[in-house]
Amino acid sequence: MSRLRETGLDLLKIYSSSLLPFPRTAPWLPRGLCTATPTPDGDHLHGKQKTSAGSENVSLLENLSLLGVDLKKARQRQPGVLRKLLTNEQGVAGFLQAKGASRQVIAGIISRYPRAITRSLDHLEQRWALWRRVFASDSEVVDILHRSPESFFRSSDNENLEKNIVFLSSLGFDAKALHRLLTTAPRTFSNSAELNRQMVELLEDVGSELGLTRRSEPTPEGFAKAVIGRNVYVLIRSTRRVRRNVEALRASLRLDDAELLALLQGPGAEILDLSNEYLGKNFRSLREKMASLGCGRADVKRLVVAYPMVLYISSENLSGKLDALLRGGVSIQQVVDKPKVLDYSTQNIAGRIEELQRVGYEFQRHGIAILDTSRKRFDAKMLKLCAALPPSTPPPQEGGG
DNA sequence: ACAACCGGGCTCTGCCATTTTC
DNA sequence: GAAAATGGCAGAGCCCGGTTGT
Repeated sequence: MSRLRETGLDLLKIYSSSLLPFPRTAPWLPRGLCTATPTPDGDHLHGKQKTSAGSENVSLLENLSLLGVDLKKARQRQPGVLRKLLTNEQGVAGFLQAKGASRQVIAGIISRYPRAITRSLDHLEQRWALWRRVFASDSEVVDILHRSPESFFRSSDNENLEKNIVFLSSLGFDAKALHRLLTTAPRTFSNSAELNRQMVELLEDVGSELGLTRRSEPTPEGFAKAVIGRNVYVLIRSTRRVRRNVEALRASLRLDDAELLALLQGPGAEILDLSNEYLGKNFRSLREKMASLGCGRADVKRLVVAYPMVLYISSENLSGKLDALLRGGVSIQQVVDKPKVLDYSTQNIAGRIEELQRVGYEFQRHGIAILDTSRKRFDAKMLKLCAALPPSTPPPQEGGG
């Protein structure tokens, strides 16, 4: 069953709870890159008195400097670590180096999450092995650590980590989905398994409240999985936030159960992790903007249901996009009918409108679908439009001149 | 041939506050 | 009473193209 051998756990406990030295050395490091083993009575460490009340471990600071650690940053982040007498910077650095991390990456990791140097080698090896159950190579794990040292090091509970892997697998995520989940939101790993379970439970409850049952399609479990699959950030948000967003969407759009269900397990999942305030603010400003353009509640609902990501876009950005479209001769009703144009950047939209205007494209006659295509498809279309121009018309110039 | 539909890829940490542990 | 562990927060899009439908 458990891949964590008891002997390993016992050793971990011994190292973390006693003052035994960490056994391994990393030959490539300068000598003395581990704070000295304390003598049984703890006296005269590094020629100075026992650190008490706020004084830092000078030799530890020296070691960290040699590793290239940004002491200022480390001190600001976790000052207590710099006062510790027994640390394992040598072991940790050697371990990471053996996994393929460069000196700069290692320094960055320790600078941003100093507590990393309190982990024992046995602990690290266990934890690494658990991560490797999801990630195919050491370098993938190193990449994540480089990105987010905290995700790997914040918790020292390997048993909990294993529970998480088992739990997430049990939800029915295949290897690829699990990989995506943890690449994108590695903090999920260091959540307590209980916290992750609570979020899944919340989503299942929402599904049940919206009419799903054990025999429905999907089941509440399937619903929870769908939501998480569509928005992997959900698991690193609070249940309170997600619950409030669900309620806010239901209330502000006046959705019935079936509509809300479809929205949440579909594209609406993507906005569930927004902060409650941001979601509310964006909804209000969208409603106002739409109202100023003569659109009512029904139009807003249609737009949001078809394209919930509209609430993800900041109000300023969205305003700019809509203005660019309207200036170019697109009607707001066309945007409501084909909201995915809003997926593209303002710059992209404005640029395409300009190109189209040069060939006399009329949005009112031909629609705006052309704005919602990849660059390749758009260019192909442009070529045809140019070819169809009357010979007297000068060809459109490149580069917006 | 073209439009419409739809999902996928990229990617999200670094800090603060509170609770727990030692 | 400290450090460690843990929960929570703010921040804020864009683009591509395979497949299916007509």
